[in-house]
Amino acid sequence: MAAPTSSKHDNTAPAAASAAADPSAPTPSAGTDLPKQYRPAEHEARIWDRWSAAKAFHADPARVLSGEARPYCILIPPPNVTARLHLGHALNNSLQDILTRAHRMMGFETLWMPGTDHAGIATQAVVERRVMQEEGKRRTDFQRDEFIAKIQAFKDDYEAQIIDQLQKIGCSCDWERVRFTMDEQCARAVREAFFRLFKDGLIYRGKRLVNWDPVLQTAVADDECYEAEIDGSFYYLRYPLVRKNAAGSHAPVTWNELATAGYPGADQHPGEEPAWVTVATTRPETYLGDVAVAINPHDPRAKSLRGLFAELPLVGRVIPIIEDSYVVLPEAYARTDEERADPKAGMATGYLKVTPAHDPNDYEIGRRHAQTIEAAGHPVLVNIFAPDATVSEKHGWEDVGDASLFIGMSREDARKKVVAEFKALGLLEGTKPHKHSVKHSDRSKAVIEPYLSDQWYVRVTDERMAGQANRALVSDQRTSAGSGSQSAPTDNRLQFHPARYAKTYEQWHDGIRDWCISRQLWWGHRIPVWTKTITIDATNRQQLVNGGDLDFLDASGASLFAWSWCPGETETEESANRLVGVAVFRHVASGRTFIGDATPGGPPWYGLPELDGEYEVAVCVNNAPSLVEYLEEESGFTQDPDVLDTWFSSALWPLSTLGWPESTPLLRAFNPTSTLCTAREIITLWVSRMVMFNRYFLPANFEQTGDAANASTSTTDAGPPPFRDVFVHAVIQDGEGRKMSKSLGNGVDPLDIVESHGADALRYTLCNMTTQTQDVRMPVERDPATGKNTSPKFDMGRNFGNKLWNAARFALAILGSASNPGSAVTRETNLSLADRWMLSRLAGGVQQAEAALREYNFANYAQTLYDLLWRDFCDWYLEAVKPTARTDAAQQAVLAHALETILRLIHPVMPYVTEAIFERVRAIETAPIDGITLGRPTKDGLLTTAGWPKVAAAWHNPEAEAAFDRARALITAIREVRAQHNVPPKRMVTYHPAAGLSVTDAEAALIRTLANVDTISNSAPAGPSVTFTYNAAEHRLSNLADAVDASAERARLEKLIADRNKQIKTLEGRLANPGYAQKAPPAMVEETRTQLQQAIQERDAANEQLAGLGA
RNA sequence: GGGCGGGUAGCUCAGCUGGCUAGAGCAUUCGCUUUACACGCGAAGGGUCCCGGGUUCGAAUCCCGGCCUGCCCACCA
Repeated sequence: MAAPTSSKHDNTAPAAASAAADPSAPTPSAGTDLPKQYRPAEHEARIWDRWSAAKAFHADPARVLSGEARPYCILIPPPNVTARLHLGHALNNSLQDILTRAHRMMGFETLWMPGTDHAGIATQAVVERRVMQEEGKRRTDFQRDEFIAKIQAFKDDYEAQIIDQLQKIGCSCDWERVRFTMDEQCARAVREAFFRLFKDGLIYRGKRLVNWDPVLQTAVADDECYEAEIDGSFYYLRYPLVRKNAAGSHAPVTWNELATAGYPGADQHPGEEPAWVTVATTRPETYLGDVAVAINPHDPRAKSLRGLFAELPLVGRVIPIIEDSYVVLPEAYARTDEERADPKAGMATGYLKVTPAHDPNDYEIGRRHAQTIEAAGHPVLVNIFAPDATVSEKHGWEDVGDASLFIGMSREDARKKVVAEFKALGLLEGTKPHKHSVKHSDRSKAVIEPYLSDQWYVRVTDERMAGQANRALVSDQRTSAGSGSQSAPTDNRLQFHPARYAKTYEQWHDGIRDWCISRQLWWGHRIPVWTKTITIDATNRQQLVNGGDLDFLDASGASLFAWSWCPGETETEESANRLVGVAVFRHVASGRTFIGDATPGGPPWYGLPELDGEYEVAVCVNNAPSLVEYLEEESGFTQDPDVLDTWFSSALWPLSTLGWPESTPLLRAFNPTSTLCTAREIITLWVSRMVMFNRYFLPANFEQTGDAANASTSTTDAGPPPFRDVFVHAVIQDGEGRKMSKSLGNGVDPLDIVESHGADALRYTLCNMTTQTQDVRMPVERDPATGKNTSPKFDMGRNFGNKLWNAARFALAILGSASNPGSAVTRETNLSLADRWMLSRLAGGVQQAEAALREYNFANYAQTLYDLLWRDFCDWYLEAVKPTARTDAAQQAVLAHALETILRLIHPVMPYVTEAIFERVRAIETAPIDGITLGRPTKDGLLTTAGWPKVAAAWHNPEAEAAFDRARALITAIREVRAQHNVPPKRMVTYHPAAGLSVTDAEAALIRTLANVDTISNSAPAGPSVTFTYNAAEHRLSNLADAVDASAERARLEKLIADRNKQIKTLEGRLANPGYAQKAPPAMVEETRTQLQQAIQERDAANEQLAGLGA
């Protein structure tokens, strides 16, 4: 494991021994030799080395499987190897580390699995850009292997940087288990998963419309696109109407005929023959691929057009008029206000050109009307573009006709030319300017072309996928899909925090579409499918049925490769386990196969005995190099050139990192994992898919048996979701609410903060910011000295760490000189009020911290620590015990236990400074305290593996807290008077309690120490004095100064009177309300009366004093 | 178009299963070289809780409407 100081990652090399790592090294006994400031740089690397040497973060599945320890596991969301980590990663990983460290201390066998993601398209694009800049070469100037090697080198570099960053931040991952989504273990899981899905009919190949990037010439996912507003136009194109006659020829249609058929407004076109329909489009060039014109069945014109066709100008294709309710009615025919309000209604003509090969909606319409369209004599899908988005007749367009003049043109040129041609033909009805947003590719910035292309899909619409993903939700987060009065089915096993994100997750599955998993890239997992086109006829059919020349035997004669020409067919368990290859046939000539690929819910069926003609055989191979060799070298098969979508391997992360498909101890011990920490944009892309895959690939009883080998995917009973909790944290923005990004220059490198403030400060500040909202803002400033971005917010974390350091320094100075530990402290021990109060606060603090962590309320956790350490321990407890701590053994025990409890509570968020302090604290010996268990260090004297503090509820002490609060309020009141009168801090004053009020000894001790009072006197002051009001009684201070400053006193009293008057008015108003006394709880009314009485008393007293001053 | 957030002190944020004089950190002002800490200590000032209605004895908190702002998803003839 590498120390954070090293920039190189090496997860196998033993850590260098350092002096500090030796637990037997002499430990300084007191804190007095410590510097006044905690300097992170002096400790972090050294402490990291100690953790490494002790293998403190290494998880042992055996302890879980033997029942010795309960498991706690977090899988890191693997960062992309495209760039160094930013502040968002620092937040994400700090939170994971807090959870990890807390659970490790609580005694769970804790695994935080680290790793990185190959990030397919993103990484390839970054490297392509870099190679272009540095060498002036394109990807295609290299061999595939050559270029992949370049990406690999880039990945190695950034992976090392990322791991270095994570380690310097203090992430307590199991660094001996670093995974990479493309390493051999993950690759094996990918092939296995692909194979099983393929075999089960959940992976299929089909021609589909994808977002095509014509520059990169690859399909890109929706999330790899962005929308940009462009100024375009609506073009209104006329298509002449024709009628087919019996001979198969066609003839123009006249307006007269339409009028006769009842077409409204047909008489508006005298002499304008032949009749036409007008379509509106923003993309006139796609008319070349039109296969129908659609009209809404409720359009009054529809009826009279039945049986008619339109003829595409130049192309000459005769296309049917079809009726589909998808078409928006034009304003004139809208039936309801809602329809009229549709913005499209204003633009629409009521006729929609249908271009299934180039528009996703038209694709769906084409599916619905495939029969009608094909009956008209042409395929449903007419693809008019080459992969570079130039007009081409070579990719699925045959009836070019007179449209050959467009061939070879770019989309943009073709658009102009089409418009010009329509105009020349008198068929351009008009144009209207139109602003609309257009999809662009993130990577190349090119306009996305919906493009017909061969792609691999996962049938996530299957109940076994999306259905089981939703079913995993806990019942109170499951809302949709409950049919009738039935609530939605649920397995009660997956919970989102905050709960609202369950809705995002659920709705995503409700509207999910099949997942396109192929990418035309080089960087990624190759699709494990080998294809070859063969002709099947009567001669070889029987051979194939018998296994034919594809039947492959291993050396022992056992069949390694079995046909499964019916994917989804149930095999026996035995044959399924032996299966290393599965083949699917696709009829090359049949266009219908591509569009209507399956009966709903079922896999495509190809009855082998009926096969006849040219087929593409696709063989999916599962981890069988010998079969690959056979296919490639003896049978002439070639591997699919595409790679898988990055998210395919990410979706397997909970499986692959733990060793699946092997039934490893790690998998059995830690899957399902405990918590997934992530950002919300990834709920659909990643969380959903991990759940689907984990549930699909692990057997239903996995949680009980922990046995992945018995996985049976033929059942609808699903395995466990891969985690119990999904915590979705806020996104960090800059001070203006913008995303942090390189291009905006508002990014902050976490290591810059580690350098300037220390890792603990970074972590604490981020933790403190993590509320339950969606976004948090981090104002960014450029440090003029270093030129690096930073934020003043991190000072808070640094200050907090420093406070802890100094509190410990002080406590150690006291405790280090103690000699007699004394006997155990119990509830019978005579403790000071401050001690009893502190123990009570500790009991409460532990409880609050645990609750905050349990609820993933990180800001509350940080705030609890802050208040406990700074407000309670430092401001009040340490100040209170200063006079007595050196001599009171029981108090020393409380002091030591308080410090150590707080240290342990803070350790998960500030691991370095707490560990550094612990090096000294652990040497302190005091009496034990009954009911406080700190747990002893278990590994090399490290805090990081030491126990989580337990403070018995018996130490919770409301009376002590109330008494302490009273004293504290009085002290604050005295301090206020002192400040008002500019009494020097060191000056000891005399306090005269209000008449009839007795101060307990315990309170008196606190007042003396904390308010610099030397005498508490029940007699009237002899010299000059001031009166102050506290708790509705008048108290006096004397000895403030030689003379009392009357003007300060007057100012103070005037303000007090004003405040009280305001308060009196409010309270009187409340009581004057007749409903209040009647309806509010009596105790509350009583309280209000008391408050009013007190306020009046205090005001009157102040008035009196003011009058006295005036004299 | 559907969904989800946010709008509270100059800034960043708590509080919002209704009821303490609406809080914290930073910033500001005043006073402190108090022997743990000036990355500190003590004190102070600072708020139409976005706007308008409603429910209620009582609203920052609940309901309705509006304005501003951010994110996710879908769609775009």
